[in-house]
Amino acid sequence: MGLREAKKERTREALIEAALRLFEEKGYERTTVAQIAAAAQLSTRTFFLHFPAKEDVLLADSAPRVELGVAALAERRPGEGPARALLRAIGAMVADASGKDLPSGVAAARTRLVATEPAVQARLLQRMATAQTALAEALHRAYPDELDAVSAAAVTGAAIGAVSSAAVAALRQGQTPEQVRAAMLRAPATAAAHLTE
Amino acid sequence: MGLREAKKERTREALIEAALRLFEEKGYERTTVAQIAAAAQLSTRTFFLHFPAKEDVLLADSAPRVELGVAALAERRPGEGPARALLRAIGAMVADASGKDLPSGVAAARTRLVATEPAVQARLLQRMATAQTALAEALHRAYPDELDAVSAAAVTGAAIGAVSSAAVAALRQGQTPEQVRAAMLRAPATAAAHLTE
DNA sequence: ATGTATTGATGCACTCAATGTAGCAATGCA
DNA sequence: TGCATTGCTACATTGAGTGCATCAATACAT
Repeated sequence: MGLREAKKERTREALIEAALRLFEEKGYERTTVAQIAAAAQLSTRTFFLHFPAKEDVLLADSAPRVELGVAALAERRPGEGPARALLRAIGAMVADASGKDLPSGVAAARTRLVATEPAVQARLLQRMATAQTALAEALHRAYPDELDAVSAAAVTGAAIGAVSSAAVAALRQGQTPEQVRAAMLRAPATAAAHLTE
Repeated sequence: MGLREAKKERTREALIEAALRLFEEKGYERTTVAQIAAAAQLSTRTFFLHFPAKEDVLLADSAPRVELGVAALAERRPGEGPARALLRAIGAMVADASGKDLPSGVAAARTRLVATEPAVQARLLQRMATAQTALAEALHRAYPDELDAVSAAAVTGAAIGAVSSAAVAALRQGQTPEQVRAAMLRAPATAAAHLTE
């Protein structure tokens, strides 16, 4: 990596760090982008050079995760049905998400902010929606004979809906990250069992 | 209804109508709130007296729909399991949604805008998320012995995820409203069947 | 009917997120 | 060393959204 990219990466991380610190101190709404930039010794304009919107400073690393899932679906294994493939893809994404241990309470702080701030929540939901349609299309491509486009969407929506909804519920109950992860992995089976009865 | 409320309702509808017309003419982004208010012969400030944000002028009537679903769940029928109850609730909400025939292409225009404009989409997703947790909690309350909170969330998330995802997919394929409705009602069963296999 | 309290609409001033543009300076590369 | 790239900056501007004081019409009580 050249010196240029390295510097760019450093300013990006300086912005993220400053933002998280200020959000903790004064709350999300009460922190302005100008203040974040100033705390990182940068101009306001620079912030928007790195992030399309204020919310995105909190959702910095979700794009690559989606490609991981799509890739997992593309690599269709012999004898593996669509459901198993989808669950494997979701499992890979969940593992990737819980794999990166951020320093101390950063992850917790981020979770709290996502849960609390409507603007951040909205942006995350939007990203999940596009990710979901990408996964559904990948699933349809991998199993064109077994699943038409609408069915693929239904299955994908159900699986992801179960997982994310279970995650939120588990988090609300104050469960540990490990318990939350377990609940997410259990969710599709639980949901399917009840829905077919 | 008093004269006061009637007038308020009329200005509200004038705003909605003006907004939809302008959005059609010039596009969502290129229409400002000031222009909407002016077209309805009202002040900009008045717009925000009726809608918390620009997007909400397009999502004017979704709150009551949720209460419909929650009510359907509260009214627990003897011998009816949680899955059936949930599907009944969703069915009621879908029926209510497709029941109100808005004049001519208004519904279509709204669907198109929701599908196209990220800001509107984000707000809708946010509303659906809160609706979903409300439904999950109602389901948990109705069946406290069969479903713990996390399982209730998983089932609800799966069902709603399947329905909405199928709806989006069907709409993308240019299916007729009737076909879309059918796809939505089929979705949970389809998803469950594949996920349990 | 008259006085009083609500309340919907307005104007004004303001904050803040976000964008366009042009310029500067450090880096990469020939 | 010279040239192109590009990350950062300053400045100006738009548009969403809020707080506040005010006006006028409606509701309501006596």
